Amino acid sequence: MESESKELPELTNVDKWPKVVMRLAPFPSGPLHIGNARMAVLNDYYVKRYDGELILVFDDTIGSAEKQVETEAFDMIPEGLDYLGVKWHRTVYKSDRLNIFYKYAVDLLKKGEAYVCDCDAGLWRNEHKIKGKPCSCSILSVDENLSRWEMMLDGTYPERGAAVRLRTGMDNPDPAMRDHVILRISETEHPRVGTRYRVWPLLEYSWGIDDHELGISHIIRGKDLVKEGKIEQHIWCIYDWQQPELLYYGRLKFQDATLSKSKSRKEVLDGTYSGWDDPRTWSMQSLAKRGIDSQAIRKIMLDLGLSTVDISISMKALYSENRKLRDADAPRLFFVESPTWLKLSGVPAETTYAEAPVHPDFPDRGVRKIPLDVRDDTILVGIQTKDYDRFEEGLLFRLKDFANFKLLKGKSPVGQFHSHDVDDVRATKGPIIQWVPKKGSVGTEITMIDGSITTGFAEPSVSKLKPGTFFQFERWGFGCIVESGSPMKVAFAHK
RNA sequence: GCUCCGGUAGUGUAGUCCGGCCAGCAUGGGGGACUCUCGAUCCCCCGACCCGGGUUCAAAUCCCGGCCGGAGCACCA
Repeated sequence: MESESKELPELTNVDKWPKVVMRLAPFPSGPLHIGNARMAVLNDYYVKRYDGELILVFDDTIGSAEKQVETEAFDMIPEGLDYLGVKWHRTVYKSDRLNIFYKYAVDLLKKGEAYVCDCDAGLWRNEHKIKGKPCSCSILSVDENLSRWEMMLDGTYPERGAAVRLRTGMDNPDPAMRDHVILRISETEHPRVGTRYRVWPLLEYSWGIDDHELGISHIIRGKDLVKEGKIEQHIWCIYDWQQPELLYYGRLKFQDATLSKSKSRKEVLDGTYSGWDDPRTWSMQSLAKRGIDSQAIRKIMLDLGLSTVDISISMKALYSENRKLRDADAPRLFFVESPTWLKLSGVPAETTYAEAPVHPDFPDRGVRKIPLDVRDDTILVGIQTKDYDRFEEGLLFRLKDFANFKLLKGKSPVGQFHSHDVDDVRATKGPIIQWVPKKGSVGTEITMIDGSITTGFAEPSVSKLKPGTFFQFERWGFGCIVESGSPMKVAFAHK
């Protein structure tokens, strides 16, 4: 068992099952995003804890106009799970199981537990569901229902022309529980099975059958699915199946990010986002690209526990965890955003490079050399305009790990060499800032979290680092190299 | 409107079933030490039991009544 995070409560009735079997049921409309990670991590946690089995079930029923199956998701979701360290034992596609759902549909019709309703959906809602009055379809004979069922399958009924309703009771006090539709007609083409089927199950029905068929013992999911759970229980009761344990957690929102798969899908398709790994999608792919350690995500998700309250957390918590995990391994670098070029004069002629530690906490990792091209006692270096602007004329400041200079703002920005000793600048409480030499620095493009690009220059030693390297730009923030070269491309991680 | 769920510092969470150690932890904010970063590390501080009754020697915890918040009520998932 991984020693991650706090101890979550025990699962109930574990001993009543041969083993703990749980499932991940993402709808394949896009990659997993950070909100989906909670579902994946919680299920994975418990399966590992009880040495059980985890099944990845693509919930790829036909969906709707707003929720469409995205073919790429069949690959991107497993990729995201791998990143998260989620281990699953087998993969199942709902779209391969239509015959099972049909078999039970016929059986339910024969038992009188369901009926085929050809009422208009809107009319039924207003005249029957809200008022709690059954419609005339509900008193049909079994034979009539079966023949209507055939008409659904063979195309006699058009889309929305008829649907199968589960007889949960029109007198149920909960309006959500009144004779819900469990199968309906859709002629939308499915990316995996094409137009082979025109009758598709709804989530609650397919799971009512499949949770049993797949031997699921425990289900953990969002509380937006409690109604679906009740409908499942109704089905389990009809067949007298052992009831899986149901566990719900509340909605998770992020204060500093809006998560919407459908919006992301639109922006990715029309090119507003750079792809499914654009930081604005908050996909697992995008977080990996930024150098977020998946253990940080796991820790955050597990710390939330199984509370049913809706919560709103800040990404700062995630970043804090990531820093804890990765700071020690992140080499330090200088990066100057929109530089002001300073002409430094009086630089000792023998100066050829500056040395800065790779990591201040680990001197044994050595130093990075920053070459200095001194000509006629002068050299050109860049400092952040942001720094330059707030500095006053005559200020003694230090170029970190190099030397101290006195600032002379004039027609052109100039720095006059003062000394090498850090203590000189400490004595005057002067600022110590990062810098880059004009010669040899690498043009850098940083993709920020909002998708915008920040440009600047990174010190020459970055060219030795490989893509995928997680680093810290001193006084600036953490990031990950996406592409080396010029310009070098970097994904911003966090402060 | 109906059904269900829930309210602990700014945020998140532990404790609630089986009342009792100054309500713990993390994050955040503030301050200090250290470091040649605004990072890390170390120390200190700030800050909460929704409200009102009741039971009790003792209530975040049990009971009653309010108030507030959320989810569901699709031929979506």
